[in-house]
Amino acid sequence: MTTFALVDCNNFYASCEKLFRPDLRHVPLVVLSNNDGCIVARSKEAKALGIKMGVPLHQVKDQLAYHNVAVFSSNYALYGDISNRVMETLAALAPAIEIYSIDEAFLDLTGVSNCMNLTEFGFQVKNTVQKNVGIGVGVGIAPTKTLAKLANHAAKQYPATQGVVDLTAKARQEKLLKLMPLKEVWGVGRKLCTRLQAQGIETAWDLANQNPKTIRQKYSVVLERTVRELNGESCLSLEEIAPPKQQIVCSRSFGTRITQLSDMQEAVANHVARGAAKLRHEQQRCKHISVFIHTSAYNPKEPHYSNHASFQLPSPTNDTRILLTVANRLLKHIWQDGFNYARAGIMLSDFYPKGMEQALLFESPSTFESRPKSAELMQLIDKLNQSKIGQIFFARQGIENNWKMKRQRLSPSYTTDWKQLPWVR
DNA sequence: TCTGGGGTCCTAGGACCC
DNA sequence: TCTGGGGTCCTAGGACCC
Repeated sequence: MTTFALVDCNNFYASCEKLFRPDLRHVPLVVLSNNDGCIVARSKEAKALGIKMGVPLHQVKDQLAYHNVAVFSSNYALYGDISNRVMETLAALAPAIEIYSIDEAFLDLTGVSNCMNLTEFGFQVKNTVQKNVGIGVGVGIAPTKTLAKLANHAAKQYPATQGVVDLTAKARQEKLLKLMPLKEVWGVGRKLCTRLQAQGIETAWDLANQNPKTIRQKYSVVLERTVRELNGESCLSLEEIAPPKQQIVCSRSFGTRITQLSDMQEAVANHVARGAAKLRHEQQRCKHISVFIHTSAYNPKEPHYSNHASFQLPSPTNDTRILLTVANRLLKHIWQDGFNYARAGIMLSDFYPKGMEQALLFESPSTFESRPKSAELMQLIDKLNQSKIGQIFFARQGIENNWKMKRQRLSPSYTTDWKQLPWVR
């Protein structure tokens, strides 16, 4: 029988911020989304104050000030580095690991129970991560991923568990499923929850007792799998190797609204440069690019405009210069004067790994693929930009970037920049 | 005034083929 | 008057996840 563990970091972004600020150890703390827009992470103390996930900052500003809550912009350089440390620690402890998100990993524990008590193993994982990295985690253990998720949720919700729940015993599964509301089940979102509740399905246990075939007919094959997984039948396996990406999206809201085409051209060029660098990092080339722009979705008084345009390249590329040219043309196509734009982005898709592209039948040394030394140049750019020597960029990306996102409360990159190492006095 | 960003998978429906 | 049936591929949109 299969056994999985789900290890999930507690309040991950908030915990990362506290790691280098012992003075904030017991202080309520929140982390903001990009552009300092909404609350995306809360420390335990902040949760206790009733600060909700996802609320816009401006709605709770007074409340935060009143309770002296520490507020941070999101610092992905820091979180990414701490995440790597957690994952390395987990990889050393378990037979196999699937990194599921920045703060979560599934472990394959099949067979581990032959030599060790699973709850004990869970505490070993928890204590090792705490000791090596300083981040608290919860551990849920069960025969399927969906049950492991639920076990993990229980580990966090019930202090008596001390952060580890072993759900391999059938009787414990039943007990927990009956306690868990439907919305806590992995794969049941808001829409499904409403539909299922209309059928009288209220708890995880109710869902587990549905007929899988009927669920497939009325809903989808995805929900059928969920039902089976809740019953201990493993349908989702551990994916140790991340499948190659199928698309790359780069988009941002602006710190201040954009009204001029020239500013928008800069912003889009920056997204393209980031996207192309990601593409090269994945060792892929893309044949499809699209550009989108839109005004704020939240202001009903302002005129609303949203549009996108895309282009199929004659042959796959990861050359920033080509993508910049195409993106700029697409942007001009959809640009309309007279709006306050809130957001723009680009999407790259239709990927071809190196060496897989189809040669052109009527090869013409046109503007597209006649770039000598393209690979060498891109490699050089990436190398420079990854080094700490300095950044180079294309003129179209602009210098001032007045529209740049707000990050007014950014913490230092303690672990990824020599100049920002924390001092111990 | 002020509301994130980046992904995946599945399905339905249309276009097209023979 | 009465106009098939079966298949593939692609895309857009919806749902979900963190």
